[in-house]
Amino acid sequence: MLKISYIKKNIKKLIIDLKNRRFKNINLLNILLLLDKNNIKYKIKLNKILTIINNYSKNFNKNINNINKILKIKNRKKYYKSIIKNNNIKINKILLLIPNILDKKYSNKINNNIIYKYSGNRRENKKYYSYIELSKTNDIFDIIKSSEISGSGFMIYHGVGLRIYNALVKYFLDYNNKHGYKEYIVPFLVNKNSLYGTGQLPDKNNQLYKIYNNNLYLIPTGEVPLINIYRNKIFNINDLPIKSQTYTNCYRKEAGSYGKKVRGLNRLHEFGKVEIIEIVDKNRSIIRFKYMLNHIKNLLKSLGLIFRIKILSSKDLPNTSSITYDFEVFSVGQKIWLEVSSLSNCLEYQSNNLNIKYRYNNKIEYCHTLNGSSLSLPRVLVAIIEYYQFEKKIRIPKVLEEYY
RNA sequence: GGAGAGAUGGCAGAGUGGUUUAUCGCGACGGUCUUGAAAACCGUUGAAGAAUACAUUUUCUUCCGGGGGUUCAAAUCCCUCUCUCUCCGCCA
Repeated sequence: MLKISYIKKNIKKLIIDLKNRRFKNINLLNILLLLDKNNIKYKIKLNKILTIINNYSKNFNKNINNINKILKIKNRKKYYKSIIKNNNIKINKILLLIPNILDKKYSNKINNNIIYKYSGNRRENKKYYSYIELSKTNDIFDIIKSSEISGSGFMIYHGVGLRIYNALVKYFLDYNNKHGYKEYIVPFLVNKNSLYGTGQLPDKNNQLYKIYNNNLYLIPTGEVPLINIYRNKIFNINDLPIKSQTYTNCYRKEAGSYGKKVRGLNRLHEFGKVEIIEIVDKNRSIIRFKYMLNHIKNLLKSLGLIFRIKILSSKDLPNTSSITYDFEVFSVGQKIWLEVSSLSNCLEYQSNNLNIKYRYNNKIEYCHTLNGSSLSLPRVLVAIIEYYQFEKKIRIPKVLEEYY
């Protein structure tokens, strides 16, 4: 979340940003400022009372006679404290709902502009079958059995499909590792605090699976545990950027999704994803963001697939993000674009919650956090199966051969 | 699941109701010495909020795992929650 002090300083920009995001309750800002003003008023009153009590205690032996006066004051202390506490609860609730400020690119209107397009490395001009069609003659997956076991939105992989899937995981991890992203295996179940920390709560509450008997949630993305590793950490600026990656399953309810485009492998409740994150100092966050953009772009290029990069319009941005690029591969069999990565710069929004800081010239600043997929598995699998098909058989990209 | 111990600043670690304004140490920063560095010696040392003043001052308050309570006064006593460690039990 944003800090209240930050909001007060940047209130004009924030109002414009919220309008660009089509944020419904801009009035919340007024309530917030009012609560804060009120709170400061009572904090001053409380401070005065505490000073009196402290002074009295210091000279306790000298003035035993005035004790009744102090006892009266103590009641007011309790009263002010409760007001301040209630205000703080209200303020925090509102702060959690206020989205991040926008990158300056959004000062002009942006409507999901495509900023880059790659047309793939093959030109064979033939009929492309969809991955579902191909699965009839190839050993790829079993959606009938998986829905018997778990319902729709789950998948069983086997045969060629499984081998490509595994090869992709290893290739992605290797590729990221070669570029300095340290790999972690992290928990797939996390507590509430972690989700508030990275901003999935309260915003995405209805998309999360909750384990009710012990208050844990299935992670919607590896970003959650991966960034939470660095909670309450103060880095030396020379140790930044921190670069990490993790391969996890991701769990999403996908409430409200329906139709042909979201069937089968296109949209699952449970899917594998390799996630990369960087924790950086604020002066390098733009540069690191560009680096990650290129990193993912080159990874997709190496697979030879048709893909494009979009800058998300301000009204589609996640609350935590100040700027987001989506990477979409083209499914040549279905003739649709599939999102396989989403790269965001969260600035201080997450590190405010998680208390991730760095030391620089004896000053302590909040880090910026960046995250992106590198990459999401089922959709890349679809794109590869369809794009590399040859007479209803499946081939694989060259880069995957050593992993296959 | 049973029993016990614990959580203190960047790290380490004292402190069981009142000079605690949180000791000492390490680290970090500054200085002296030096051609430079090291060593040695000297000094400084966290976070948040507010008032006041403004080329940057003075003052107040809060923070010892989280929350609540007792007291004129709480790191210290009480309640509660979370987490960690040790032993036992159970089980991959």
